Amino acid sequence: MKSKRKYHEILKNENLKSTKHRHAIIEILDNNKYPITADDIFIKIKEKGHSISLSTVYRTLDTLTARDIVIKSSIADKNQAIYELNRNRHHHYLLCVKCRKILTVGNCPLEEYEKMLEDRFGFKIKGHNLEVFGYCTECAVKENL
Amino acid sequence: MKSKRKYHEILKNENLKSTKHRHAIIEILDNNKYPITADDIFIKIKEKGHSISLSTVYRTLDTLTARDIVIKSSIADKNQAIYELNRNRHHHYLLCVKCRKILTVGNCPLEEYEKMLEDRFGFKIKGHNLEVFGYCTECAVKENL
DNA sequence: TTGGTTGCAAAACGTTTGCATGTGC
DNA sequence: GCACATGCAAACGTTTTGCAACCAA
Repeated sequence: MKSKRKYHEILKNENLKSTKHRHAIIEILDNNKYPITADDIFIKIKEKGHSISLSTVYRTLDTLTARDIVIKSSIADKNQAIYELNRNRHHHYLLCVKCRKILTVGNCPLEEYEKMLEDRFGFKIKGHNLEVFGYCTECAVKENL
Repeated sequence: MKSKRKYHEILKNENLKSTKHRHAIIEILDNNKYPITADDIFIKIKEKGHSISLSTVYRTLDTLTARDIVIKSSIADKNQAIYELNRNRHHHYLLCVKCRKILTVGNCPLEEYEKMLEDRFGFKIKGHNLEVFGYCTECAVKENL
């Protein structure tokens, strides 16, 4: 199985042991287009008929986040963290406020803006988060927008 | 006292009763350049020697957020909400990752980007959140950056 | 073998809620 | 007076942690 080897590599590169839970979690993140919560991951693993503890999910996500394998974020006024695989591409979220779908979009318009902020505020800028929200095509139709 | 009347107006316009707690909370938000947590507000009120319940702070913030008097948001991987007065200007956050200072900056470079997203993804865009993070001048000096 | 990983239960944390009491209008 | 605002304590949902058992290397 190709991806199994891939996950093993990812872990080995960071001196982390290869365990079935870690593989399962990375696999789920890898197969998910959208960022998901720890609980989503927990449920998906249970659905596959495997047993795991929620604290293992959290601990694994923490470990992977600390090594930049996973990106942890949170959305606007929701107080629940979401996780996604760090695919080393800079991207942003596009959120549907109705159906809660989360798209990830690749373009970034902010380089110049960051330069301006560095000049103006004397900040040494390391990165940014951007979420754009609105209605997706389907929901816009349903809402007559 | 001028600002007292101002806070009274704000509340009256939304058919909300003027109470000393609501005034206190709005005043704190008004005097704060940076967004703060519910607990920060709670502590500040206590420090002034007044008594208040934390749940009142939360309830008031919810009420004010529902009327767009206050803006509720959350930052990256922190799972705690922050609140600020809605000054009806579009703005973004500039965060220092070291000292945790949060500046609010007024310029927005995203109008064209949003148009592009609407075209490309068929989204009907309603708004966005942007946080830029890095080291503020003082911390950049301390860290030799 | 051994140190990192896991499960479990309990704790911690931010936030919300039910209910009785208090207060602005 | 009445509807709404508040305090308190308890409930809630998410996340973290202590400890003993387990397992990859």
